Order: sequence, then C-alpha cells, then structure tokens
Amino acid sequence: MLDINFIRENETAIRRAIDVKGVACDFNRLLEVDRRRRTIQKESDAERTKSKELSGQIGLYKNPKGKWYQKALAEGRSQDELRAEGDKLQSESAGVRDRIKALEEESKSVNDEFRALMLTVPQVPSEKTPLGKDESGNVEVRREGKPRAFDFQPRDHVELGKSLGIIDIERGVKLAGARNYLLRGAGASLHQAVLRLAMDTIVSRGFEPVTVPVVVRDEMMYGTGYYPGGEEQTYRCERDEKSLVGTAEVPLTAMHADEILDESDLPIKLAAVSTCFRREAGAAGKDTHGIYRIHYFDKVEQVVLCRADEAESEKHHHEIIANAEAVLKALELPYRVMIVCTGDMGQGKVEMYDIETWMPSRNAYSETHSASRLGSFQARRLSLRYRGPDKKTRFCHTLNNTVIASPRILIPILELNQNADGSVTVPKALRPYMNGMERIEPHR
RNA sequence: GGAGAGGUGGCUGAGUGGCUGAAAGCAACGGUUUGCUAAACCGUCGUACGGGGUCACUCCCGUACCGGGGGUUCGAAUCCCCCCCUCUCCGCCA
Repeated sequence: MLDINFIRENETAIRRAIDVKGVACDFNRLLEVDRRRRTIQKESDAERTKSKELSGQIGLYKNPKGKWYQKALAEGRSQDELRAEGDKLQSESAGVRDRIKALEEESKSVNDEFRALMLTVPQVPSEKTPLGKDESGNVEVRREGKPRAFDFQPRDHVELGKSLGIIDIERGVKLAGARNYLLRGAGASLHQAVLRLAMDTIVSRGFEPVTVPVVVRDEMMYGTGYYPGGEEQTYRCERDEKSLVGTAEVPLTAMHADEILDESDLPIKLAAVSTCFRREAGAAGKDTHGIYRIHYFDKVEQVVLCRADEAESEKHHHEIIANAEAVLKALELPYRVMIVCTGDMGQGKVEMYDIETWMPSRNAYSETHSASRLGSFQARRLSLRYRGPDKKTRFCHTLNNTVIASPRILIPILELNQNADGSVTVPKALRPYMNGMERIEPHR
C-alpha cells in the first residue's frame, strides 16, 4: 500500500507503474472515491461537532448532580423548567443523530471500497528496473561459476534420487498427491545439511535466528501483500481464517506489525527456516518433472526491516543478495543474478533480483532465490513503524531474500556433483553437517 | 473442549453513563540548579484521518480511537450482544 497523499501528488508515476507492471487497478475510481471519502468526513465531522455540543447542553439540564444544575436551581429555576429545556434540546439532537447515521452508512461503504482499491495500487518500480512484460524481460546482471561439462552421460536428479534411494516421489504422491515427495537417508541428511549451512552462514552475518508459525492469520497475508491476489496459491484453513505460509517472509516481516519501533532498533535482521506450502494452482503441466515445483519445501529466509531511506534500503538489498551468493559459492554452484523486469516483479516491489542456479537436467539457469525490496509497501499495510529522534513516526522499509530453498537446490547439487559410476560427491561445505560423508553411493 | 477472571496511553494503574482523550506513578524528552554525576524542581510527553497555515519544519482547528465489530442512549472506556486475545483451574495431548 502507498500513502494516499503520495498517490495524489504522483498521479503520473502511479499510472505508469500500473501500466508497466500490468496490474489491475482502477485508478480513476480510486481518486473519485478518495474525494468522496474526504467530503463525507468533513460533513460528518461537522455534524458530530454539533451533536457533541447538544449532548453537552442536554447533560447540563439532565444531570441533577451537576454543578451547573445546582447553580441553576439556586438561581431559582424549577426542575420542571430545566427538564422541559432538556427535552427540547433532546428532540433537536435526534435530527442530528439521523444525519450522522446516514453519513456513517455511506462512509462505511465508501471507505470499504477505498481500502480495497488502495490494496491494488502498485509500488513504483525503481529506475533501474527494466521494462518488460514477463520473465523474458529479465536482464542478467552477472554470472558466477561455470556450468560443468560432463565427459559421460549425466543423469537427472530424478534418476539419481531413485538409484541412490534418496528421493521417493511415488510414495510422496501416494501420501499427498501430485507434486509431493519424500527425501530419505542421505537425501534427507543432505537437505538438512544445506539448511544448516545456510542458517549458520546467515547468523554469522548478523541475522537473528527465529522460529516462526507457518499458519498465520489472513491479515498477515494481506499485510505482506500476498492477499488479495494470492489466495489461489495458498492453502487456507477456512474455519480458522488462517493461511499456511508460502514463505517465512510472511511471519518474519509481520512479526513487528502494529508496533512503533525505536529508530535505534533498526535495522532489524531476521532469518528463519520454515516449511513453505504452495498450491501451485494454475501451474498444471508446468515443471512437473522431479522436485522442481512442489507443494512443500523448506526454506531459510532472510528479512530486513530498516529506516525509510532509499539509499539504506538499497544497501541492504545488495547485502542480502551477497548473503545468498555466499552460500551458493560455498556450495560451488554456478549461478547468475537477474534483475527482474516490471511485468514479472509483482505489485509491491520497488526492485527485485532473482538468482538462478545452473541445472543440467533443465539445461538452464533456473530460479532458486528471489530478493525484493518493497519500500514501505508492506510496512504500511502492516502498520509497521518506527520513531526517529524528531519524534515523527515513519513506516519502515522491508526487504527479503531466500538464503536457500531445498529440495530445489538439491537438483543442481546432485546433478553437478554426480560421478560416472552413479555416485554423488558431497560438496565439501556440507560434509561437516553429514557426519563427514564424502559420497552418496548407490545401494542395492 | 469445559469453568472462571481479565484486556485502559511506552509500562504500572484509576476510572461503572455526561464535567474523561482519559487521574496518579514510572519511563522518556527539553529546561533550571550543579565543578561532574545523582537528586530536586518546571515543562513536554498516544495514534490516525480530515481541514487550515507555512518555502519548509514547528504550529492551529475538527473528528475518531480505552482489544475488534455491532447495539442501546440526546450522550458510552463505563450498559447489552458477537468475536479475538491473555491468565487460572479441569480435560485432552506432541
């Protein structure tokens, strides 16, 4: 959500953002509703003032214990007289009350519509952001490492997972339907090792480790910008009005919602590992092979809450990308960094980078990380503020990035470290987390 | 899940229909005093929206908000209903 004052003053920029992001937002209607909303408030404030004045008067006439009433008696006015005066004012007041009621009713519907429209206004993308309609408009920023050239016919992670007995898709499907899986033995250990490496790395870089609930109130989904719009992608517990999170970004970003932090507390840097749940509705037939696109996975996520300052926000953005890269480098995986274009970046984002890791079976760099800075977009929805030395409250800026998401990252790890004999060499950085295991051997 | 108690400003806590946007204390901030620190004293000290003023900040006015939403009333922190949350006891349970 943006500041309505900012919106009013930057009409052109907003209209452009709606256009380049391809967002559905009835901007003209918003401006119209905003005007109406302010008119109503003015009118209703005036009526309320009147009503308050009258009520105050009536109170004097109707409160025999009051000082004014006592004084009036002492001045020789009779109780009947005072009661009659009070009754007269009271009937006058009833008319005012009716007008207020009518205004309130309209105000309610106008404000509901206003809020709903406000949720659809997109954040203005940064100047660096390339224009583009979809994924194909993303631009490569840099590349690290080289895809491996095999001197034998490499297998893909599904084959490897099966022959090594570490990925069991059939039973995952039996248990939970399509896009489910189990990791077993060294596969489960490898998964845990990756998460622990990521967690250790991020904590060593000054992030506070946190555990988070993965079922959250719907309002946190709205607050972080996943609702409205993302309902189809989310497993939702209808009767509790709660949702399973698709990322720990939601609880981490929302944990300070409705708070006014002290500027000296910022930046707040948080990291959590959580299971992530995604319905993948609308992705039918897409990435169906293996464990690339699945209904549940684990992810270490990093979140930064910082001061409302573009330069500082940008600095943290680079930092969280560097954090993710540090893990990929430790894992010796080839990857490239992409800046995501306007059409692919999402409504709330100012700037977004994806990291894509080389996956031999896909013969492509494929998304493994996503780093966003959202300005005050989420903070406004969440009412996440801080107070500076000047005593003014401001909305924080929020940022987030993947540190590692597994098992997707196991795809390149397994495929790139495979050997001609069908075994997989465990990356050095993971061995300490796997009781020193150096190789995963096929078992028969 | 059952029974009871309760949710008031950064915190503690008063307030059971009008004079309460809210006592008092603490904390915080500004100042006076002081060689310094402490203490003492004076002052400031919630948020949001709308309006006014200003180059801009400070500022001024109005309205709303005492967990959230409805209701009763001329008038609600105070009465009624629903929901959420916390605590205690019981039950169940990793």
